[in-house]
Amino acid sequence: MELGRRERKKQQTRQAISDVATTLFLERGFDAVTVAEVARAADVAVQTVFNHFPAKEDLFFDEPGWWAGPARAIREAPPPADPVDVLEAQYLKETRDRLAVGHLATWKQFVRTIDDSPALKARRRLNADQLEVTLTEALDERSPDHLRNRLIAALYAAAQKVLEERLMAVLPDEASPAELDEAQARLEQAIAEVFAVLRRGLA
Amino acid sequence: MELGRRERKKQQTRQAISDVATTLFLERGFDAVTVAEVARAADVAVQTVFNHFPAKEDLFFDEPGWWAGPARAIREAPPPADPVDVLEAQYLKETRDRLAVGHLATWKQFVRTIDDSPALKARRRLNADQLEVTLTEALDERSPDHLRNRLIAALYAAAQKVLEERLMAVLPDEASPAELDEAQARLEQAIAEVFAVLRRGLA
DNA sequence: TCCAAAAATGTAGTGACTACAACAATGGAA
DNA sequence: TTCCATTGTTGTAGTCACTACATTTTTGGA
Repeated sequence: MELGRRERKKQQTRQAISDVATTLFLERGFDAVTVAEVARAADVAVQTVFNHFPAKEDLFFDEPGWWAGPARAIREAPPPADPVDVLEAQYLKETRDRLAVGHLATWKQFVRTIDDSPALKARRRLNADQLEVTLTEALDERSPDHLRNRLIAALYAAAQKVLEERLMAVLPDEASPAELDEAQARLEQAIAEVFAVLRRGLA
Repeated sequence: MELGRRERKKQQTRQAISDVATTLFLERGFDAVTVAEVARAADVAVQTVFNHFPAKEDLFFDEPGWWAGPARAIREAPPPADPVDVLEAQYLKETRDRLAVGHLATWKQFVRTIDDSPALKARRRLNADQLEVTLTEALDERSPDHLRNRLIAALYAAAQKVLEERLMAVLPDEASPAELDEAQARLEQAIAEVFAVLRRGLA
């Protein structure tokens, strides 16, 4: 889709605001930064911020798709595949992306910022809820047992929550490659255990 | 514990505010009622409302203890009991209380009010989160496998969420005793199925 | 009857967010 | 190039939840 100069400038403004906001939030914490400060730092009017982002939290959670991953994975998987297998593979892939070189520190910084802010934690719960809804819809497309599908989605969300806590607890901020490998192995062990519980339960 | 007249009057004020607020919220919806209106209706200053309740949502969720039930049940159960059995029995008991004569309509009204309000839904998610934390603590007291305990708590919360949706979907607002019995049977069937999944998975 | 603690009130302010009107930049048509 | 309609941006004014704090009222006890 061709974007005219007008639309390009709009996206540019939006991106500038989002970048400035993210920097400020990571530096000083979400709750300690006001929208007015973000606007001032981005050199736009407060109204302009709200023209692009419906709520302050959207300045932080500005990467769409995170929460759509599991539903997409289910839709793209061949019909005979077991949903739990698909979801485990999807989760494993996402986790490995996060642990890729250089990404880990950034990731932990993001999560720590969330954990420090009641507002961001609330938004994360909302996102997880919406993930459950979209995942349930995707599952409903391939199997008629709605209660079971709903349960699978809820169990996946529960697994994700537990494993993210585990990731934060197990992985050091910075580590030698050897330490990191060892921590990653322990984490993947936990992933396997948790998904084994789901698989056994749903068998 | 003896309460002097002073403390009694304080609790009386608190209760009056809570009652008035609940009535208004159920009548007109949580978001449509301002704290100032609640204060006016209860004939107190706005400040007085906030002296008793830290946030507007606390005016609605004013019954403490319902979210502490599972943790208490675990602590009171004899050590050899399977946690999932204890939690299922606890959940079944709570559910039957809700379905007791006359309680059903009230309960559905409460849930509908929550579902109509983004703020109340957010608070419900927060409550569920805190339930998971306290339940994990209770489980940690009787078993050293923290990851497993954390997982049990998360799975219980997932089950609770799915089953509450089910309850709202399956139970009519008002029904003849026969219809209600039939609906209750279907609901308890769903409860058994969901907890069977947890039990099998965690076996 | 008087005093000190505690409950209730009033005032002033902050910060997210909305409604709305005015303004400015832009793309296209004449 | 000029003009106009669209659209992104801005400024103003206001609402609402919530906080800080000083003041007043109530109350239990000496």
